[in-house]
Amino acid sequence: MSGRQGVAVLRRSGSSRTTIKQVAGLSGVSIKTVSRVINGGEAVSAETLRRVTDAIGRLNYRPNALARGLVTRRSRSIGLVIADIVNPFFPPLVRGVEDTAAAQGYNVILCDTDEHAERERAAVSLLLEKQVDGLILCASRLPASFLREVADSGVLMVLVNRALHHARTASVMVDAAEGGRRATAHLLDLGHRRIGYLSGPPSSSSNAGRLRGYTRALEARGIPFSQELVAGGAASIDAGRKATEALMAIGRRPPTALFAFDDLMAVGALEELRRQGRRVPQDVAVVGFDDIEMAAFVDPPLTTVAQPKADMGRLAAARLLEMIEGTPATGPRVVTLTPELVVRRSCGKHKEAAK
Amino acid sequence: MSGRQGVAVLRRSGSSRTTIKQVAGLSGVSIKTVSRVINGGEAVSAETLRRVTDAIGRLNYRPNALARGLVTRRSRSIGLVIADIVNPFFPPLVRGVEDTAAAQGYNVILCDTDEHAERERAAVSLLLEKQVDGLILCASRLPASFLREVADSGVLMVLVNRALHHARTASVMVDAAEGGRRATAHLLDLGHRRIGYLSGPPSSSSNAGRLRGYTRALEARGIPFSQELVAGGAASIDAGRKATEALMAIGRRPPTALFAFDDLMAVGALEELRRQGRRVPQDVAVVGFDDIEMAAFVDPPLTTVAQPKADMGRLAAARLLEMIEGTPATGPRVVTLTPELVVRRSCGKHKEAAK
DNA sequence: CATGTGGATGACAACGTTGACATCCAGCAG
DNA sequence: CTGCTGGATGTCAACGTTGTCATCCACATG
Repeated sequence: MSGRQGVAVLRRSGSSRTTIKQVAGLSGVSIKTVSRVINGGEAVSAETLRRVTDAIGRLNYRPNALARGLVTRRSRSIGLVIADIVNPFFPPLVRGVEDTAAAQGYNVILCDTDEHAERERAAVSLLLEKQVDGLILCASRLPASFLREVADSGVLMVLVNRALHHARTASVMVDAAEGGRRATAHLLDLGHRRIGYLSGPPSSSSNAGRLRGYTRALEARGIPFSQELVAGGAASIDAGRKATEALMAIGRRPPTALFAFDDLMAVGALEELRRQGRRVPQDVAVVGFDDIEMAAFVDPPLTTVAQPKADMGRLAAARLLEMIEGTPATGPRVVTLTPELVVRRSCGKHKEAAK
Repeated sequence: MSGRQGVAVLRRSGSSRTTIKQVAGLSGVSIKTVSRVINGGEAVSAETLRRVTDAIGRLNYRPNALARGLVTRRSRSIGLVIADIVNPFFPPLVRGVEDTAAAQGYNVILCDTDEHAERERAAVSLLLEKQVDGLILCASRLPASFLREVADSGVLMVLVNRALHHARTASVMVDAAEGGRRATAHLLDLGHRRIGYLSGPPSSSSNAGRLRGYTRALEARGIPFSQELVAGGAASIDAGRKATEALMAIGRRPPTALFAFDDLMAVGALEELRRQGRRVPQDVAVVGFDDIEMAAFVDPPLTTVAQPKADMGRLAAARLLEMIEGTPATGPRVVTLTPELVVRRSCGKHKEAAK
């Protein structure tokens, strides 16, 4: 009676995990031989293999990755740092990373930062303590000096939508400026001349790029950039709503078209315009960025600049794994993808141009 | 020249990570004292504290979590297994888990299964090898016998939307049947009598529950369940489209309302109905399930049964951490939340009822 | 003055695995 | 028969921490 209780207590949580030693005992070989069986590659006699495999099954043994990692100095985990998994831009990217990693036996440790540099720094620290074999940082907010320091200390990194010149760092980028240019040029082609920009987080280099493309497209047609037509500050539906409200309140000549930092903001714009009784695209045209799944289903379906999100994730992971495994690189250290404009129904000819 | 190269080669990837021993050397104390400083709690003289802290900073030392985990038998990581991060149901849940875990210094290792039991089993195995302190399994497809075996071996688990009677396992559930009942009753109240069900993955217990609620609501009004009005088989927009096509093709009397397993399928239904030139809600009413973000923005905005996704994630993580840390449980081992019907515009009075 | 007492520190053995190296034996060439 | 080769196995020391148990010292107590 009390004996049974004793066992129950002993086993509380961790229970006595079975170790390689027990497997060795049961199969009558040394732990090294068990290790050989587990890892394969080294020669083991058929009979021994059978006995060990059998014992492993019987004991339901699982190698301890911590111990293994300690001696091999490899954890077979990678760290993935993103702003916010709830932002629909990220899930396909995460999925791309996960699939690629899992296919090679790696795990992904995920961290959200909410766009805060401080949380990002903490995440990187924690991940390094966990001895991840490499890091994928999306739209990092961290100063280049910090990133360089991390890379200098021997950490392998792939940056998404950010560049850093360093031997141990690669990048997967989408040409934000070109995307911004295309979106804006499309609106200009439709006759719009007063085009507002719904700005994302100011700390974001993607935001800077998209804004640059917007400005360039404007200037290429001889239209000067006007700060008055820029509002916003965060990548969310609500921020889009508010920024739209601000821009449409410009007394004399409110914009006839809006280019949003991302689709969430564009959806916010759609909402706000509807609330104001303005029709899209007849009264105001809207273009987004990212092509999140929702973009095709809102009312009206959103014209937007598509980023190949899953591909970006896959590419980033593949490159990182190459670096980790020491496979000779199969491509340049910085891959830049060009985003495509997806035309749906949220843009139309501007009334004045139609004359 | 060649010397420099030599160093570069030596440092290749892992570089010489700094260890507690080096910190001890630089600060002139034993490694144990450094350990005390790192972990706090034990008394250390002010002077020693200063010197050690200083050395840690100078060497940019980071404790090795693998080594620590090996001796403490705790990894401060938890495993989170979900079907597919791209399904918008999951991100808020993941976020809830992540936030709660991060707040207590835990990391989350994420695995997608694509609803395949086999991939789920592999994920659980891998996570256990990584010595996670606990597991959160969402809508597990694994046989109860397997789960029980895992739990028996000492693993702490929290199941989301699945029950398992076991001392080391807790559950966070949403009452799927009640949700299905409410959705269906709402349609019945509006006068609909031919209500189709767009079925999700057959292996899903949530699907079974929602279907049960649908059947019950029907029968409570004396309407017999008809297999003919059920179609589908996967939780995706495309599956929703196809299932809708199938149901609307029922020659004599196609349904006047559709209740979808989830919002993705409902969105597919909206698409298909639009394609067929049927108006929603005038010709066909549609109700979804989950209340994903997109639901409020599609055309027309979707009436749906809301699951408190982030709360579910937070609850699950909080419960798991309690179990890990051995804090006396603050609530029942099975929490069941009741989903709420969110009425938007995709349902309307049925024409015949309006007479 | 002898004796606790408790704060600050260190030595050393784990933790579970793999890598380097040693050993053993059978078979085969000379 | 000798000596080699190489396949199959084992021994032992890492890996970087923390826990257990000393040790040492200063200071208060009786």
